[in-house]
Amino acid sequence: MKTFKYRVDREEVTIYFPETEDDLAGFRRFLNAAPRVIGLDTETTGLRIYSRGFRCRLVQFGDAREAWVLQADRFRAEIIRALARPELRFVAHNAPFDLLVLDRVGLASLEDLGPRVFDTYILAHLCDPRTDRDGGAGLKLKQLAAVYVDNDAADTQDGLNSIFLEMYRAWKKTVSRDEIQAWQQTHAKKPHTAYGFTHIAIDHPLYVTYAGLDVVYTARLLAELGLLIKGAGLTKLAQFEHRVQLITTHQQRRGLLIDVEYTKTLAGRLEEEAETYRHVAKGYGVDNVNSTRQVIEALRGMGEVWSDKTDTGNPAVGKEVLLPMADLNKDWQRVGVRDPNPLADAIVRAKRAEKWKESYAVPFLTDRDENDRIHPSIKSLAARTARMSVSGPPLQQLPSGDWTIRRAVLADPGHLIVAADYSAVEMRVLAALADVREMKRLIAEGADLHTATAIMVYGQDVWDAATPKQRKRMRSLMKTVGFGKVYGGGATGLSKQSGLPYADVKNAVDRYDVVYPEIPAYGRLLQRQAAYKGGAVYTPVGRRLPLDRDRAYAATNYVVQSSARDVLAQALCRIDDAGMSHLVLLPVHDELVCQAPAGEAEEVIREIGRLMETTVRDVFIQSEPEVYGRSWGAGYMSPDDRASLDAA
DNA sequence: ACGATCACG
DNA sequence: ACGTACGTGATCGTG
Repeated sequence: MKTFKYRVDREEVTIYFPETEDDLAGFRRFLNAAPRVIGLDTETTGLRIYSRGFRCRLVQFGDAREAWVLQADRFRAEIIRALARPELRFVAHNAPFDLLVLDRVGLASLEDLGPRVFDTYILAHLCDPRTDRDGGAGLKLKQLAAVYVDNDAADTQDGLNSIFLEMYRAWKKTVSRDEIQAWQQTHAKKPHTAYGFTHIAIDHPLYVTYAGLDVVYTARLLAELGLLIKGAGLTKLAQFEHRVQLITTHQQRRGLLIDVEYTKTLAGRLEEEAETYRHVAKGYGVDNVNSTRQVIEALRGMGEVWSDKTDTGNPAVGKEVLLPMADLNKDWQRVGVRDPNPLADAIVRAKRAEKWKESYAVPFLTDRDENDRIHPSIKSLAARTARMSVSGPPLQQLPSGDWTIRRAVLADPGHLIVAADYSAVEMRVLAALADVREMKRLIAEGADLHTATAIMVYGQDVWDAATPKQRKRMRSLMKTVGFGKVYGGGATGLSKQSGLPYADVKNAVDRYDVVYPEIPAYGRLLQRQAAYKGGAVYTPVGRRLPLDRDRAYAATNYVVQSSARDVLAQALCRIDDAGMSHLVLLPVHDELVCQAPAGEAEEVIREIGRLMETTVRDVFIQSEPEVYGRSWGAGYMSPDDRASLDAA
């Protein structure tokens, strides 16, 4: 047996690396010691659990003083036995990853192990949800260990980096160009990291030491954060978040079926489109449509003048600038107010085709498993507001104005994609939390909120005299202003964002505050509370949301966005209670994308929609169920498109 | 590593 | 006193 020593917070810890069956006696003694929560971690060949060739190399167990680093292949039976002991509880940092690894390679099932694993990430997020970039301590193991365990905690990933780089360089000298290219193709992001984690000697002292340290840090973190959670009265919320996370981890394992033939054709078509417009742009001297410098230069050369700036003060050449130059509106339709600039037109089209291909179509194909399913990573507790995030691929961000990308995602055979979304959930939550009298009355009456607001703002007389087109415009403005209120914005930003005249927006915003005076009052209340509660606001479930000093006006948005997220998270639990969790594919902020057997799709989504519905402080949060079709895209097609697809 | 851009709710 | 648009993830170019 190899052993390694390391100091953590001035105490010596021992890392054991068994090499023979006899070496496992100490490991068994370790497990049999006084009942406590045991740190758990895995080292794998990469982060893509469902890709070909993925392997789990090490499984680590540990407490505050010692770690046991077990080779996954050599001691497979021992690991399975340890993880299956029902009296043992474990703690991991970012538990979904390790749970899915162990599940994937057959060392423990998600069903058995999942309910017995704590996650220090969850506890840390409840204490302070900010990443380092966001002005907080951060939520990575190393960052948390430095704050709560040991100032000098090792960055175990970073520490291996130089070794991995060296290994990778050496390897590259021994193999052909083709082999290197093939490796870079499959590991485009960080080829040397991927190479290192796959090939480093399994008994490499630093690899083993760092593998062991991670569980020691995690075990110590649990002790520290556990006390903080208990002291803050957040035990119930922590339990809730663990349950929500386990539900989304099941969704991640289930994944979504990809229509491979369709997606290949789509990727090809997008590439052709991109190439066509890149070619046009080249004719105007833009070799690279993604180079802002080239684009600015070429457009100026054509005599275009614009004043839009980026946050850093540079000239902006996003689609807000380019579409008007191409005489196109937000829906990409000709406006007819100027001669379209052919370069601006080519750039927006080339960039959109590239974006759709590289961010969506290609990842659908490369990330899929042997059953053509993608398994996006779902972080159930991600944003500062606790909103969920989905990555790899980013399924919460697929284009919604066009069905072609979503068409690539299919329901399982014999099933249909169904979905239910909340109607204006953030407005309803705001009405409830700020106790907005008139808004609550309108919701209770079942009125269309934005229409009713327009009537209140403009007056019944004006509304009655208005043409349908004018009414539509007034309703749309109220919707925009409503969002602006939820986001804490003012007339300037709203006018810019919506493209509507400043005077109209300013007038609407002022009237909005008169009609719903509780909203600005609530914002002031939250900011007062934050001032004497350490610069943070608290949601009704007791979640702490730190504010940025210079952006205290965001308080309302934080509380509303966070509470709306909790509405959806609670719905996931009710659906789970009802035994319908296996039908939920993906949460998307205010909707659940599901699948249901084709014969009962209508009833199933109606029931899921019913389970989603709830009340927040006696304000009804309504949902709308819908049957899409064989693909996710079916829900985004015009009736004509859908009909012609059904015919085919 | 960071800014710019673009995709979503 | 005034006014502030909120939260994400992925890709590409640039230094």
